[in-house]
Parts: sequence; C-alpha cells; structure tokens
Amino acid sequence: MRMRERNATPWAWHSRIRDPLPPERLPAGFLDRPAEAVAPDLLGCRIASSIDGRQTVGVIVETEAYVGPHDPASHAAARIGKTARNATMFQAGGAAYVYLSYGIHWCLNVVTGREGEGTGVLIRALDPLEGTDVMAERRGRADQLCSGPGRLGQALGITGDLDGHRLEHPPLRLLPGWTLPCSAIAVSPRIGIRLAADWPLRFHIRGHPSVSKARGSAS
DNA sequence: AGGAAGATGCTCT
DNA sequence: GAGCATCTTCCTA
Repeated sequence: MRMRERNATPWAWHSRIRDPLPPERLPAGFLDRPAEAVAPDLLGCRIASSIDGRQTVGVIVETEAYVGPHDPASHAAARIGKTARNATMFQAGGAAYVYLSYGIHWCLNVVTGREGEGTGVLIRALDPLEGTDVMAERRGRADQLCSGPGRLGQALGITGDLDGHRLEHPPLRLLPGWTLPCSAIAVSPRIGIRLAADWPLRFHIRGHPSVSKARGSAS
C-alpha cells in the first residue's frame, strides 16, 4: 500500500509542482481493497487516455466511494441487484465501470475489491496535466475541462465502449501519481445523490481549484 | 452570487 | 412513466 507523508512541507498542488516523477506502476493489491480505502488514495494518481490516438492526462483531485450492495446510493445497491448496466461494478478491482448519466454524460468509476463485491470509486475531477488543447477541443471551451465527472469523461474522450476495460492497459490507464499528506485531503458527503446523502464518502484535495463543487466550502 | 430549468437517454417499475 | 452518481444556459440581483 502507498504510504503517506507525515510532514507538512510547503504543499505545491496549487502551484503545480510535479517533481519528483511518480513510480511506474501501482503497488500490487492497491485496488484490491474497500472503496472507502481506495478513494482517498486515488487522489494524486493519474488517469491517462490515448483514446482516438490523442494523449490526455489528468491528476485525480476528487473521488467518491460507492461501498457495496448495502450502499443505497450505489448502482450496485441490493434493491437493484446485478443487471446488464451495473455488471462491471461486480468485476475484480481494476476494471473501468463507465455509465451514461442523465442521458448525456459518460462517467468513469474505478472498480475496487474482489470479483462479486460490487464496489467502486467515481472519479469526480482531474487536474489537467497533458493534452489540455485536446481537452478544450472536446469540451468546446477552454475552462472547466475536468472539474466534474461528466466533464472529465468528455475531456478524455471516454464513452460506453470502455465499460469493462481494464485500467492497466491503453487506451485508458490508471497510473500512480504523487503522494499527498493526510492534511491535504478533505472528506465530505457525496454529491448529487438522494439516498445516503450524509455518508462521508467524498474525498478531494483541500482547496484544489479543479474540484467540482463550490470552492468556498471549508477549503 | 445563486437559483431554475431544459437537454437527453437509459434503467427499472 | 419516473427517476436519475450531470452540465449548461438563462435569468434575477
């Protein structure tokens, strides 16, 4: 598992320090853990897309955990059961669960845990790192490129074709990133859900400008 | 600054 | 037919 730094060196996410370079691959078993444990550890990791032959990369700055059939807000909730739509959620950790939200937005989840558990982490926002010109073209605007689950899906060119894709392979990969101090991570309730709306399963880099919701809230 | 509402399509009752 | 793990534009201040 990834260790966190304990010290509070001047934190540089706002000024975009990218050194030193991150390791090549995630630790073994990184995703084979409960979603609520993986979700904060994904902050600082990268999502790299080469969809349509165009490279786009972002650093994960906001996530939400969907913790299993007992989680009423999850697509894998027990009252729904396993269906054609959510079947990927029940795959082994490391799969991409991609679903269409509100008929318009393709949203990306990283499946966690073991096969059959039905747990995963919604990627809610990225800090654009490479290919921002491609992102802007796909988004049709130069701002808000990846600050929301639908926005980042569009910016990276993600569609339902990638549902079930394993994230260790191109064209959509989950890569290690930069380790955050605990003090940089904020926890809050999940956004845009009706059931279990008070469960503290949303994680974001404190004060990061690319998070999807109001900046003012508790930095 | 912040709220209201429309777009749009799939899933489940 | 209802209800979304959303985003945008268009209002009102």
